[in-house]
Amino acid sequence: MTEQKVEAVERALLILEAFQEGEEELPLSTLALKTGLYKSTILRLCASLERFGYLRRGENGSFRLGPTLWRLGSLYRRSFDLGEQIRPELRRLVEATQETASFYVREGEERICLYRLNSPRAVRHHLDEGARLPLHSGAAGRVLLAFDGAQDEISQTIRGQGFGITRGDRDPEIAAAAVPVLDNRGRLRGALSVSALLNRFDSAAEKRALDALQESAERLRGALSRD
Amino acid sequence: MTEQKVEAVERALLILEAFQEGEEELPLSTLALKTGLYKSTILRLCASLERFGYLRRGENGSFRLGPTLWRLGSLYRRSFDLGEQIRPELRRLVEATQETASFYVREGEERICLYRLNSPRAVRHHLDEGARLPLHSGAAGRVLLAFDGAQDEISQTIRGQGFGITRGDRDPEIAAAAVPVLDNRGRLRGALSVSALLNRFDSAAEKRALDALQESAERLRGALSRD
DNA sequence: CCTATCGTTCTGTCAAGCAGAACGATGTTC
DNA sequence: GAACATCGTTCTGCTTGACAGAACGATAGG
Repeated sequence: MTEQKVEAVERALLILEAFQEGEEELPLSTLALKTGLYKSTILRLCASLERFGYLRRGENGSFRLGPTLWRLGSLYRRSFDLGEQIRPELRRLVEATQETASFYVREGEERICLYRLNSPRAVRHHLDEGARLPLHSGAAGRVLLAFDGAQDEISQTIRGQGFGITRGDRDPEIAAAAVPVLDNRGRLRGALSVSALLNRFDSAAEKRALDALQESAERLRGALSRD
Repeated sequence: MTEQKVEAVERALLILEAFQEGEEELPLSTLALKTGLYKSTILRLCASLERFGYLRRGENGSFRLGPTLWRLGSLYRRSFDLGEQIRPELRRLVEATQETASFYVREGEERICLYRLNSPRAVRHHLDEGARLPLHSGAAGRVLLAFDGAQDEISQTIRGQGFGITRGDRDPEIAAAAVPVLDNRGRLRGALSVSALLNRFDSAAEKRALDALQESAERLRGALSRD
């Protein structure tokens, strides 16, 4: 069938898409510029978005994202039923490796960063929770593919060794190691990864990362159950 | 002026409102029941929501919340520009008190829980990030009001003593202590709180919570700057 | 004072969106 | 195995929701 849609809804969502990192507030005219919508259209759409808490309007007329997004976003993350053990494991990983640690889940052909703890070092691979990244690149992406049934040669290798390591795959300056997180029934729940600048990821660092990752995944396996 | 709205947009947002804790997936017929919308209407609206990543559709036709909510929700939280110091302070608070620690911000006449770390105890005041709570009750709500300009007598008392304590205010079985978090310019950025079951919040526990809260707020004051 | 730009209001036009029936598929009960 | 119930899907006539975009008042800048 022909792809259905509701134009007005997509216009409203276009407005929400206009907000990006570092742009906390957007005035009406900037929204018009970014979305290509008429100001009168934006005002109508924003009235509805505001009523449901997706936007807030300041006294100066500027718009910013509203708390409903945080509420539903948190609900989304909790829908993965991961309990409260992920973050302590990320902390252990950061302590063991001094690098950034993250947890991803697969969503279609993307991976979503649900949890992350950045390295305390000033020069680091910075990453934000909420980030959407490709599945077919980066250690975590490849691990998610491999443990979710992919049959290509790389996936078979990753499954065989139980982890993935990439250097300069998704980002030319970043190296990463990742392991799958399975629950007590052996089902894939996500991927843990440690990422670092390439020049810091020598073989000793690699071993340290893998050891820590595997220990964390093992503990998580015990903690994650689905009745 | 008359309140503007876009009906189709509000219908779409109604669909997103249908999702609640513990209901990861909702089939079409349940959405129809919960929203009062016709199934054909829901399918059209959901096609647009899905296209923008607000919903995912499983192979069995059931809907669940999508990753865009997590991405925008994370963006919303980061728009408060709180850096990465909140969570370590929450951890310190939980370690010092063995109770649940949270951080709230004010949004209009509500407070939003941006960060929380639940107590490790089995019997505890459980709370989820993303929760929206009233401003006029609970220690954290009263502290936010007091340090954001409220002139009533309770607010003046709280400002004078620099913290708020409630027992059985919002929830009859819960006690809470809260302090304001100000930045290095003295502006209110949020409220830190510790909450516990009433019967565990004797005067020794109260003192322990307040001491830990004030230390955390002091460290956060040094860490939060806004140029 | 003039000009530019912002946000706000208004309304005629038209096609977007809805209601809701009909249908096929699947599951349940007897 | 048949009948029934419930699910999700498709289709279309009709109504009104939503838009485009002009006009306006307020504010800022030169």
